[in-house]
Amino acid sequence: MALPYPPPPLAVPSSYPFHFLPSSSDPPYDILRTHPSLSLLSNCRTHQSLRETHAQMVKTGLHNTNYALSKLLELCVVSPHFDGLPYAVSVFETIQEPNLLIWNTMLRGLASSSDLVSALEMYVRMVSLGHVPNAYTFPFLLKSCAKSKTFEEGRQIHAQVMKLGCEVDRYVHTSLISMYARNGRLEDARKVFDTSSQRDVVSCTALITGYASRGDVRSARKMFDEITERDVVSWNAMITGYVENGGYEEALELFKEMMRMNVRPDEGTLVSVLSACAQSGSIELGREIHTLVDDHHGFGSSLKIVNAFIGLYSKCGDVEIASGLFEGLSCKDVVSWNTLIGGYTHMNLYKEALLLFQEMLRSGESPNDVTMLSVLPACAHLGAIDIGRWIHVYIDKRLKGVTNGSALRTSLIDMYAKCGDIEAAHQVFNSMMHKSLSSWNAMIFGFAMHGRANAAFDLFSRMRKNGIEPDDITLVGLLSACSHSGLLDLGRHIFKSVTQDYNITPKLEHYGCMIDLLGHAGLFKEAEEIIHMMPMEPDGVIWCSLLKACKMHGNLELAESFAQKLMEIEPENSGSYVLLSNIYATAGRWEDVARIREVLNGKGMKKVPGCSSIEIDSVVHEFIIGDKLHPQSREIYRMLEEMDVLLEEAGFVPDTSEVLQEMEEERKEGALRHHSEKLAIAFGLISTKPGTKLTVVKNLRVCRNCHEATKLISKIYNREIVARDRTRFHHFRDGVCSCCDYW
DNA sequence: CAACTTGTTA
Repeated sequence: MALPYPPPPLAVPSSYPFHFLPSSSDPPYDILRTHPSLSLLSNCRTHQSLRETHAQMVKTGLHNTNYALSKLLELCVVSPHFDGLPYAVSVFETIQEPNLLIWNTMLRGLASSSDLVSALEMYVRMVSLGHVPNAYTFPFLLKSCAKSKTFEEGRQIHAQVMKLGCEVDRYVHTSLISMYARNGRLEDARKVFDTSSQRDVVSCTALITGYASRGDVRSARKMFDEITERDVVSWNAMITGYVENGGYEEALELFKEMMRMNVRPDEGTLVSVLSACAQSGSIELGREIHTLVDDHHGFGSSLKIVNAFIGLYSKCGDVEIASGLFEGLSCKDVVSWNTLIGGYTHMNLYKEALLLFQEMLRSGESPNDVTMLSVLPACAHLGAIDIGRWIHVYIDKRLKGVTNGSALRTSLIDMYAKCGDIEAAHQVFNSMMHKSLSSWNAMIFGFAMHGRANAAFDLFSRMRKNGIEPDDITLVGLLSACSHSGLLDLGRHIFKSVTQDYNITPKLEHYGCMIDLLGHAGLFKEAEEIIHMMPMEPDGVIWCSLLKACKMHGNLELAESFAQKLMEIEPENSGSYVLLSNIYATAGRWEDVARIREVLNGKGMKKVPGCSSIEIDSVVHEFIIGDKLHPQSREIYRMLEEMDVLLEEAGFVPDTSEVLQEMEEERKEGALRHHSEKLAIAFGLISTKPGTKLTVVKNLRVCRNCHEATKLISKIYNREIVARDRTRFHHFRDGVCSCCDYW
């Protein structure tokens, strides 16, 4: 997976090759309107044909008329066939005296590109050149504000609207409502709504959307019921409103009611309903709609609907069909790419997601904020920090001022933290102007994961000083910080304050952290008291953490009962069997080990293989235990031998008790030596310059043995080694680990 | 010219 790094220089919009004479006044309108070159414009479906038609215009002198130019720009800006905005901008910059229509057209283009800063700059430029905005100007500008969720700018635009008396315009009025509604300012939206006696469907629909996105489905429904003449879009808005709030049943019910009332569904309806199916897992209804669409409505060629189907199948587990639909598209748009990438991420197919992302870049499609929001979690899971850094640079350069700036940065924090670079995560966090609660949470979790409980708590007090109320997730973050660092008393204190100080009902995760802390400390009684006290059933994670605690404290009896529970809840999870068998092995009870192994084999369950990966030069290399598949396998094993010699010289004695099977000591050592993380480290050592930090990601937890070995390796080779296991990070440096052997 | 489709943190 090689990405150009550092990212290629940004492509400057191709500069326009012609010189323009200052445009005086346009020739008579009738001549222009019927000019053959202009009728060619509407047939342009590609960038190339657009350029050709533009050349024609230059030949015939049309390029010196504002009328023809406005038509050209309009086409660039609204064409669904290609992204003509960069071309529009470069043409625009050459126009000597753009008229209001041209300014408005540019604003129209920028409004749909979700680049608020450019739109505002364009508006300021226009006004400072003495142009007076009209009723066509504001809807575009307000749409920009609505899309980028910037209420302050929106309010200033509102003031301008009032100054010019434009608020009586129907379109401006609706745009204002929509802007406030989309910013979550429903009271302001409602105020604007009430200033007019005209209750047109469009305004009502804007309010429905606003109420719904705030989670107030009841007000949305009330609004919906008040509309006397519903059109398709208002039905769609209500359906979408239900979908957004998890009311899939209601959404599908409303869809059926709509069909009964003979309202013909349009593209938007199907997209909303399919999204409801995708998110609720109603693959059956989705398939029905698929048949319906294919048979009657002739929507088969609609890109939006095909995209919706890709979303449906990829989220409901039929990735094959989804990618088939995707491949079958002759013309993919950015949403098609995003949907499938998001589907892969949703199905935990992270490698596929990254590969598709790279294919997207090669295809020339420009990723947007949504793309990055789907790709970054994949990087985070795989530890693909080079790609993550590339994306970071891309965001800073290309996605400046974009709608989801805060969400993007939060996702970056998470990516850096999970890829082992907690400093980079912290830097992103500190650079954020508007920190959302999610960004604070992501940072707290990052510190917790890295065993830096102090930093997590410092951050929490900083957050409180900033007047931000923590939510349930914040407190899970703090508790997990305690549990990763073994801070039992602090954990108890926080756990109490969840209900007492913050008035939050503890969820399973809060109990889980507390139980983990108690188990770790060997306080099994107290842990079991919590289990009895909590209002819900413990999940597999809780039993598993108790089982691990039993292993630490050598409590065989309890281990058996916890393992029993775990097997009841998650009979498919081979991990519980392996863990229990390891506990028996530690106690030397080999008959029990053999018995467990038989059960495992009998059920046809496979042990989840330990898998470690390391990213070298933007390529993620994966290793499984004893794996010889890597092209440089021979060098890797030679390195392993060298490492073992040096380890032995340093006095390292492998602890062989954790191996699943009972076998001769020598073979056991062999199996341990080839644990996947060691292969990854060996590969890292031979593939990087001396002194380079190595970062390894493992799907399971590190075993004691590898942990000890890695500590020594960091000293022997003078390398900082960062290892992420299933739950947390270990920073090995100079023979010690940041976890202080507590994990 | 406005209202309805892709998405992030635990």
